[in-house]
Amino acid sequence: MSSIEIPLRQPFNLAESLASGQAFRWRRKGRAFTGVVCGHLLTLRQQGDTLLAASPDLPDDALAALVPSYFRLDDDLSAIYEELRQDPRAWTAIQANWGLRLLRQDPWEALATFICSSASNIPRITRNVATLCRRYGERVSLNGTAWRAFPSPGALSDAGARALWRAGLGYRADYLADTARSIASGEIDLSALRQADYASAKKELLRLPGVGVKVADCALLFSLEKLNAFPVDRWVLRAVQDWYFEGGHVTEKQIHQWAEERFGPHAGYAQQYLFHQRRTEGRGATPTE
DNA sequence: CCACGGCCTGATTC
DNA sequence: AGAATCAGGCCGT
Repeated sequence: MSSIEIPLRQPFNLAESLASGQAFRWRRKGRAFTGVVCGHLLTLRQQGDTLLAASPDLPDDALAALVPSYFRLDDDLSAIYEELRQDPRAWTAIQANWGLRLLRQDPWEALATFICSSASNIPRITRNVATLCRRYGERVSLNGTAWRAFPSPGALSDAGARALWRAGLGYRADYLADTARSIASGEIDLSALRQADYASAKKELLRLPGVGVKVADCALLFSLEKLNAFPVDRWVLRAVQDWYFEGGHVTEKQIHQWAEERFGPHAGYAQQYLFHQRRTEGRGATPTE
């Protein structure tokens, strides 16, 4: 068991970041959060400008590398705030959710969970993912509660579509099983997409069943280093319509074009703040309708 | 390129 | 109460 203290020199809000709909496996007990990151059990707690991290199986140095990477502490969030500040709506959302970080997740876990997310809701997604881990994930810790890692592509591929269906995934079971098989067979190398540019990485992901534009953008933003990705889900669609287009009709394609021009290389951060703002405060700033 | 309907499921609404 | 509706979409037409 190792534990470390990480000094926080930038805006950082642990609870906001872990509950912002990017990851679905964190469990809160008081002020502490426990979850599994890249196969390692972690417990985290924020005390002001210090992040306390503990892990039963990682040495100190590995823990000191993993946690800052997961929370993207290498991103200069203050500088990104300054960029986005010129947009009043984005700035409002930032102020209301100060310290919310994008997470750097495992690519397979991010892709798989967002395949599970389609036309679903957070409680159900959380439950589905928990079931998958319980049934097909490798045991992570020996003491106390039996935590499980997110199942590998091979494990879900071997399980098969019928079993995933019985795990409660509904029609997403076929998509997930087929995509797991493609990844397990090496047909597509997710890690390699980290180095690829946004357009070609997205094109690769779109070949996979169950992966459309929105799911691909989530995987690109939350795990594949594409901070310009701007996932458009129902919440973001409504937020952009109401806050930037006076409630008028806008297609998803138009939004992507618009986001690129308006927010540039860090559009993904803008998206995350607008998304979270919309979810937590409703339409808020729109008086009419 | 855009619009539309179907799709597992479960919670909420009318 | 039982039928719509909606939920962090994708896919085929």
